[in-house]
Amino acid sequence: MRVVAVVGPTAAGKSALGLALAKVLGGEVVNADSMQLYRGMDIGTAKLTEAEREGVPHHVLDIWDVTEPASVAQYQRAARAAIDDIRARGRTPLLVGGSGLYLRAVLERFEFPGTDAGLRAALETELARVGPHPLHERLAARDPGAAARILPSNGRRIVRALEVVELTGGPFEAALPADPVPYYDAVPLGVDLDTRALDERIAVRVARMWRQGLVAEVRALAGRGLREGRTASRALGYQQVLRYLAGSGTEDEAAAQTVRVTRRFVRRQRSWFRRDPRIHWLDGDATDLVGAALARCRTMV
RNA sequence: AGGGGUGUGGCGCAAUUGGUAGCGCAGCGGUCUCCAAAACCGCAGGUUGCAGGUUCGAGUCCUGUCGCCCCUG
Repeated sequence: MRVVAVVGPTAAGKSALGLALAKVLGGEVVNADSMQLYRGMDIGTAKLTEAEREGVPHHVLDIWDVTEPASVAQYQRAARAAIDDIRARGRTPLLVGGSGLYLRAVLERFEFPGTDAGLRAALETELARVGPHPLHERLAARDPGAAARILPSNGRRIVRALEVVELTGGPFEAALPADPVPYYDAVPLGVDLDTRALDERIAVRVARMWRQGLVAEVRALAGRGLREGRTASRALGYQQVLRYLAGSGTEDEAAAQTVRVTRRFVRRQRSWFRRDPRIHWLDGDATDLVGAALARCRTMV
C-alpha cells in the first residue's frame, strides 16, 4: 500500500479530502500537522472532532502535553510506526497535514543527529547574552560549510548547528537534499485555492474558532502551562489569545491578528511546497475534488 | 465667526539650526534536517493636501487655498 500524502496550506481543505479518501480507499489518517500533536489544542488547530472523523481512525494526534517542546525526530518515529502498522494491516495510510518539515521527515530519508538538553541550554543562554554573531563566528571556525549556509543573524539555526557539531564531533552535514531520497513510495497530493478564496476562508474559520470558544480553550490550557510551552505557546491563535489574556489589546484585535498571521503563514507554507515538483496539485474548490484525487492515486499505481 | 493645531507611501508615525524623505504594521518574494503555526533574509511602495513665493537648495520658512481636529463665542 502506497502512502497517500495530502498536503497544502492551512484551510484549503486537507482534512476533508483526507477523510473522504480514507473512506473510499479503506484507509486511515496519520496526522502531519505540528500543532495538532498537542493535547487540548483542538479548536485553534481545527482538529477534527471524534464525530467529524466519521469512524475513520486518526493517528499521531494528541501525543504531547502543551508544556513539551516539539521534537520532529519523535514525531518521525511515531508517524512511521503508525504508517507501518496501517500497511501491515493491509490498509492505506493517508498522511495529512501542512507542516513541511514534518512531512519530509516522514516521507524522505531524514536522520536527525540527536540533541542534548544541557548543551542546548548552555548555547541558548550564550545566544541570549552575546547575540548570534559571535556564535556564528565559532561555527565558521568549526564547520565552514554549515556557517556558509546559515545566516549570521539566525541565532536559532546557529545554535542547532553548534549543538550537532559538538555532539557528533563531525560537521553539521544535515541539509535539505537536492535530490530527496524517498523513504516511502508515496503519492503526494496538494490541495490549494486561489489566494483570495483562501484568505476569505481563513477569516471565516477564525471567526468560527472564536464562536466555538477558542478563548476559553486557551484560558484552560494556560492553567496547564501553555505559557511555558516553547512550541505550543507560539501556535497561531493561541499566541494571540495569550497576549490578549495577558492584558495586551482587545479580543477583537487578537482575532484580527490571528487572521493576519495565518494568511502570512499560508505564504510560507506555499513557499515550502512550491519547490517540490512531485506534488500533484488539486483545486480545493473543484466540484469533484475527491474524484480528481482518486484518479491521480490510480494513475500512480 | 475668531484663536490654535494638523495635513508625509494602504494604516500609524519620524525627519539635527532649511541640504539627496526614514521607521513600524500591512503587502509581495525567498531560505529551511528536531522550538518549523518557529526562526531568519530580501523586495516593493511617497512629485511630503493643493497653488504660488523666498532660497544655490523646502517636508521643514512666507502667502493663499482646501480638508480635518481642538478651544472660545
